[in-house]
Amino acid sequence: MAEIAESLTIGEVAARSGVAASALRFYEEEGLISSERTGGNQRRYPRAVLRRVAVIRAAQKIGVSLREIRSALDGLPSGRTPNKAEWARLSRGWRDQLEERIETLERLKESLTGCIGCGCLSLRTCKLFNEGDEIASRVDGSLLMGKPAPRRPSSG
Amino acid sequence: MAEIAESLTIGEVAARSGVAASALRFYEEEGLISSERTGGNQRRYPRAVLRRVAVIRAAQKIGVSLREIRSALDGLPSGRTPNKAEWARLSRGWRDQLEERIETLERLKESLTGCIGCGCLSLRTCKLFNEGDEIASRVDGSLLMGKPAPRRPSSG
DNA sequence: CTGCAACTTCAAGTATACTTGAAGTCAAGG
DNA sequence: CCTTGACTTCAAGTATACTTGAAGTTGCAG
Repeated sequence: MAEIAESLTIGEVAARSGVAASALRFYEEEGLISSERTGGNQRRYPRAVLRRVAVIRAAQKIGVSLREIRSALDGLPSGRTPNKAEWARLSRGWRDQLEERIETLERLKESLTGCIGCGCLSLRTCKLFNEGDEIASRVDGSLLMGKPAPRRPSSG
Repeated sequence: MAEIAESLTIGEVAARSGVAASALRFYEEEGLISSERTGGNQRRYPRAVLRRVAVIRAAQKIGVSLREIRSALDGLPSGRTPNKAEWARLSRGWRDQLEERIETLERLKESLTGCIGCGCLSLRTCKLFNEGDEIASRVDGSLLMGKPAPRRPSSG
């Protein structure tokens, strides 16, 4: 174990980032991170991969899918740490997504709160049940909870 | 097509609830709804199933998993519409869950907002990256986004 | 009674995000 | 050199929430 390595093995990245090696290989397959190989075909990562992985995990916490993260990351340099402007653009976009998500949930909460006392036993008057569809269709495009989008069959 | 049917076919329930017949069969397999059968083995649903399905969909929008919905619904009568008290208990519980979820996302948003200007290029000082773990572990038990809980391998 | 849409079951597929296992190779200490 | 842990690939498994397809049956209008 080198004290200050210029490149990291997958195990080292796993240990430092807290992300399993299998997940790192998966991220690489998915084009989220990249590595060089040794003569013996083992991965070696630049230190910048640590931040990239941290960004990936942070975005996931926010609810961004790997696909979306990859798109966002495609605009960033893979070999070096993103600069302030690059990071600002990324984080602003994700913050906005997060904001929308939160607002959707807030609306849902209000409906549900209203529902608690409303008797709610008439489907026709319940906000949650009736405005729900409206909310759902609005959410459809932006994916509410990583929930598998309810694609209905061809009959639509 | 009967004008006022006392029991509904799966197709009728699908049409009225907006939920695909395949999903209804799935819900039944999973114990979320139930049906009687005709002599010819076809499903016939009581009208109360419509509300039950509506409740299921509403809960899903909130981010409750089918497993949790089933648990909650197990406390309700399947043959009749839940009464006010029953519904209040259910909706209060889900609202509280939703509230927690929203709060987690709010914390995340604040971290991210702080991150936008922070330069964030030091992993050591970034709230999102560092408090993130703390948040993550708090979230771990309550499931943030329906995200597959990051079970790490035995090396932990 | 016939014909067809709607129903039935069961297995397999889809998407996301990984993990696990098998079988084999590499790197480095002793 | 040898051992051993870390690494490699690839296929298959896990969990959630369904959909799709195949092959066969039912219900009801005509």
